[in-house]
Amino acid sequence: MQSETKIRILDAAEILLAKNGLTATSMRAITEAANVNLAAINYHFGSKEALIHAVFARRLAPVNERRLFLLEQVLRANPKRPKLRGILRAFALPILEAAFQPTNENCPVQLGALIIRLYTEPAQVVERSFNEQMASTARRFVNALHAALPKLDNETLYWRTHFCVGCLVHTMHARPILTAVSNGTIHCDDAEEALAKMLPFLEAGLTSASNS
Amino acid sequence: MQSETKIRILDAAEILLAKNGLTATSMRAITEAANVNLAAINYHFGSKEALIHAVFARRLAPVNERRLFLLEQVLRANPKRPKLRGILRAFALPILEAAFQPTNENCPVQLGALIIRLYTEPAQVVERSFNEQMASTARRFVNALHAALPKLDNETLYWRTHFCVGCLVHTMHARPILTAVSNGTIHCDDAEEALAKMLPFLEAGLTSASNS
DNA sequence: ATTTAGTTCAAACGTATGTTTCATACGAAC
DNA sequence: GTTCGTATGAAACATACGTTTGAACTAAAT
Repeated sequence: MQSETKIRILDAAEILLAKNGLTATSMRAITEAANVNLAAINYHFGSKEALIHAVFARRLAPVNERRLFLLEQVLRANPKRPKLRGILRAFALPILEAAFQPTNENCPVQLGALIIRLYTEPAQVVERSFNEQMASTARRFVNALHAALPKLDNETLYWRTHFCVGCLVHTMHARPILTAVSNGTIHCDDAEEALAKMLPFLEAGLTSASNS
Repeated sequence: MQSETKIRILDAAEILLAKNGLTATSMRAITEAANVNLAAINYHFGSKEALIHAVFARRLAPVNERRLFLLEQVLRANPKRPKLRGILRAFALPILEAAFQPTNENCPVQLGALIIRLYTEPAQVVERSFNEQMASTARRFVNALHAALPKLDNETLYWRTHFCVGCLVHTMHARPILTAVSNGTIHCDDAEEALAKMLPFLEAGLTSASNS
């Protein structure tokens, strides 16, 4: 069973790691925010790096489980030619919901700001987390997209998948910028709303003629 | 006139800042890589933060100048209804070229890894850099897109602009991931090639029906 | 009541950080 | 040749870092 101290550390850590970055967040800041002793991180997790790994795993594992569950439903409905919209939805919805979940004691952080650390922090710190949590899921979705878009050559497919991930990641972590650029008119805080804006954009991009 | 020491510091700093992040890069690491004395950064720039600001300004100022120059050409050609493709090209090409410029002594860093720091590092460190270098340029382009896509409501326009920025930023800084996910088949190292893949995707996304 | 395993605590460890100091070296101007 | 503003150098400043230690505490088991 998870001790309460362990959970308090994870909760405090993910907020600070998301807000300030991995290297800029000190163990003293985490333990003070969690109201636990400084030594508790090393006692319960072994090291700062192991704590970071645990923070990512706790949030990303259920997201990717749900992604693959939804993907399987889409594939089962149309095994030969799965529906593009369904694949995109299966990929985006779980992580958007997790990212936009309102702050509370069970999910005290906006996930987007945490995810982006996987792409930007010094490789060695997050490589293990990224490979364990993201790589295999990504491959499954690329295969599904290939089945849904059989006319697309592999190279273009990879490029466009990459663009889709870019839209998704940027939307999750850079929402304040969307608000700022729109002069405060847009406050994005609902996963379904973001999805409704995103899916037509991605689907049109994926299906457009590749040489236009 | 820029002293040679100052330039050596800027060159070394941007490589390390891009690779390891802002807070994880120490002044000792920078000055050792630049072969200058530790005190040189504080002497020439005043502080580590001022150096970071100078690093961003040196690379982003010319990029945004060129963006606005290209945009003006596009607007002058069709003032009432500027061409969408031209606007997107004016926005993406200068920064992609800068990002994909091969390593040499004049541009020793891949810009993409540096840019992403503007979006991810603790706000207070980069806020000034972001506002000075990016905000006004972004507004000019949103206005141009509005002229090119008059049927699009403001909210959808802002969302889709946001998606475009996401594609662009992610493509610049996460190229290794594109290579990895494609099992090494794609090595993206040419701005025109990336642009050729990206523009149809973005244009189709921007012009798609907003309620499909 | 005593033992025991698990947990928390204050304090210290050694190292690294950004910054400052002050002496020295360099070149051009007079 | 001396002076003077600029630049560099080695060393120290105070602070912060991740980690380790060993004693104190807790609560269930004997």
